[in-house]
Amino acid sequence: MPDAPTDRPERADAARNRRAILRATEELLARHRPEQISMEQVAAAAGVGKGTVFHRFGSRMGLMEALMAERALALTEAVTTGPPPLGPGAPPRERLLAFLDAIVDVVARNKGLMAALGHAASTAPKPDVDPTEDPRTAHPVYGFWHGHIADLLAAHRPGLDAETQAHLLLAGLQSRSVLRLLEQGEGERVAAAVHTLAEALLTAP
Amino acid sequence: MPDAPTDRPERADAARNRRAILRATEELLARHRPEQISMEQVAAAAGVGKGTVFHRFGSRMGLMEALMAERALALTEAVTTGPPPLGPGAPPRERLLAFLDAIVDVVARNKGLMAALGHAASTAPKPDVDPTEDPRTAHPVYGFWHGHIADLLAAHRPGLDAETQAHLLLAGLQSRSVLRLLEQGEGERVAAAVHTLAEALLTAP
DNA sequence: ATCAAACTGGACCGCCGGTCAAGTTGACTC
DNA sequence: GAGTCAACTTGACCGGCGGTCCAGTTTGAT
Repeated sequence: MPDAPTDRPERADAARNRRAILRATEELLARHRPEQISMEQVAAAAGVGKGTVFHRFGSRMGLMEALMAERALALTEAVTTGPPPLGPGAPPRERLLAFLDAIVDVVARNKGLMAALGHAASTAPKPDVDPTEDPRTAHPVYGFWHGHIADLLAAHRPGLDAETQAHLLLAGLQSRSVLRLLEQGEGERVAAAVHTLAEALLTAP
Repeated sequence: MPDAPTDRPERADAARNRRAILRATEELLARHRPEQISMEQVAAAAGVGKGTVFHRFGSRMGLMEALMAERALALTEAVTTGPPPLGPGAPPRERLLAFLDAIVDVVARNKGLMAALGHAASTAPKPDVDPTEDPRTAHPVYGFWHGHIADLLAAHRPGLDAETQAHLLLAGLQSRSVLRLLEQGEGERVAAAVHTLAEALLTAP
């Protein structure tokens, strides 16, 4: 629905600024360590005021999430509507292995962003609202990945605690150590290890 | 070497304050979310000046590491000099499973601290010094755990990329999602899942 | 009693995430 | 083209934090 005249899509300058901010964030992320990128820097690099950044993305966390969602979009589409083995149609085992490979790939190409995301849960502006917050609300991309893995695991081996196993498999990609391996160009090694681990889980009793 | 008269062990008041600071940190960690505990609060709760905290521990990260090392000491000793299956003597497979159980236990009893540790790599005071920093230097407790797991894995299944697999197995314990499971009292579930995963890895091709 | 080194504490610095009120601009109507 | 108004932009501002610094205090050996 590109042209819906009634429901206020987005003003032209707003869209331009949103893109500029995301681009600037990408660029900073590529050049500097994520924890030393400030929102002021992002704003300056994008050529907008700091207030604009917060107006558009709400918080540091929101900005990182938006960027991550953009980066993960292709994978999301490949999984939901693309051809096998990633998309629907292939047997769960092959879909899972292909999906894990794809995730390692996305993460490897966005290590800085992953690190920044893991680092963005600071200085909570929320007054309270925190009875161990909802797993699905936090970080939509993670929610989608986790749900997909859990579904495939459950389909292939019903006896498993698929939810927890999915968390364990995904955990590697948030871990500092593994992110560091990826930074050192050991992406293939990590992919192979994840592969081995998943296959073991799918095969063994 | 508890009494070495020549090498300046530690002054009495310094030792007293160090303990007070660690105690205060524990207490704050137990009552508040880790990301909203400031060093000033720690100092105030310990009844010392902020300067003292930084003098003793160098930085937020150093404080958290020291506390973690203290909490992990019992496990370290059990592994190096205790009775099987944790200590030396049992076959690698049993040692590994016992060790993983023990780690989940330690982590479950120190979730706040784990979260704080993961969160402490901010505002790096280092001027530069950062060609993808040394894996072993960062967080001694992690280094020990990782090394032990890798050794046991390698002993039981020489074909494996034990280093990477050890990182993947440990990653779960730094992940927000799994930490949240532990907070919700699902410790047994996590332990069982880790167990299953490790057994699969040890058993399968 | 003396003294140097170790230790202490809190004022101070620079910076950061986030807010807000006032001004600006784009889109739509007539 | 003029008018209208809500969406949007902005940067000064706020509270607070991590970390530094050094004048003053304490310790323990001599």
